[in-house]
Amino acid sequence: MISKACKYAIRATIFVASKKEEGIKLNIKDIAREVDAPEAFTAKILQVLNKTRIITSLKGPYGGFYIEDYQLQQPVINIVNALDGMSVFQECGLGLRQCSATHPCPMHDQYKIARDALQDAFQNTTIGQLAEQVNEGGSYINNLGY
Amino acid sequence: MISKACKYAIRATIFVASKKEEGIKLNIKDIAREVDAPEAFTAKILQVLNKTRIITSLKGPYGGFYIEDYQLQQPVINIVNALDGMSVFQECGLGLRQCSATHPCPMHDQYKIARDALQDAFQNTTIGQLAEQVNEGGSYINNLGY
DNA sequence: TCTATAAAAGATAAATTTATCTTTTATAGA
DNA sequence: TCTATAAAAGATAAATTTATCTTTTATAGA
Ligand code: FES
Ligand code: FES
Repeated sequence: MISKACKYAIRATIFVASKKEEGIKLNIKDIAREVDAPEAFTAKILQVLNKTRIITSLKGPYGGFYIEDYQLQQPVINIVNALDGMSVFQECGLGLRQCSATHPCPMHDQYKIARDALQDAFQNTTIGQLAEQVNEGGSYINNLGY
Repeated sequence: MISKACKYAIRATIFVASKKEEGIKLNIKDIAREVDAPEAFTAKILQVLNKTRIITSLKGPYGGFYIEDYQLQQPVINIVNALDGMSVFQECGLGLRQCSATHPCPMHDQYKIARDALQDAFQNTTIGQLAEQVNEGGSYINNLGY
């Protein structure tokens, strides 16, 4: 569906967002531990998130990752786009070179419904909303408690 | 979403199904050419499809691949299951070890809607229905005509 | 039985994704 | 300025998926 890197990215972003109120910066190690992702891979992913302005980073002592107000308002689809691109929301479900209503594959109608539902899910949810949910304790971004 | 192998598999199965009325057996080369997939890779995929009884094969002269009546009634999800397994319909959208309503990720509700829509699409469509659509000329299983 | 044909099986190889490790750059505070 | 710290950048490596090539097996018809 979406890549592993992208899933780590979303969880990491939610974690950083969920700590905004505390006004602290988070380092790679803490983020990787919290979201249960490999540390070095997480570092690479955080680079992308910073470069695409999903979150913000500062080097050096007292540095780390944090999120700014405008970034909380971004839809989660921006993270998907940063890591995987938008192709999952546009591709033909049966692998034709392009999805098109005028040259459709035989599953086009049914597949498009699901694909659009997926896009809506990521488009209509903001990073801030997800962080709030986590802070309220109703949902989780790691596998602890199993 | 689903693997490339699985997309080739679905297109190949639809092609074989669409030729059922002609009562002929199709060989690997013809199938690969029609669905615009690499020939050797298609051969591997057809092996799986035969082994999982999605289609039927016969070795030797006058051999090849064909589909039987009961196989036309199978839902497309059986092909997905044969190639990729069912995990795409069960996995957490944010990569938690397991999707669960009692230990949900913050996107669980929205994601589940899309994931279930995808499952419905593959579950409620049979191979025969797709083949019929192609035979009626309303949809396509290759990239010709671009 | 022999021959030709076509899929099955098995061994590799190429490409992509996931993951790790080392070196460089930026920056705060002493 | 110097030192320590933390991310960025770059070079590899491991794992998985996609793809190819060779050998074996099954089978129809001569
Ligand atoms: S053409 Fe296949 S999903 Fe649109
Ligand atoms: S827990 Fe993440 S989708 Fe269900």
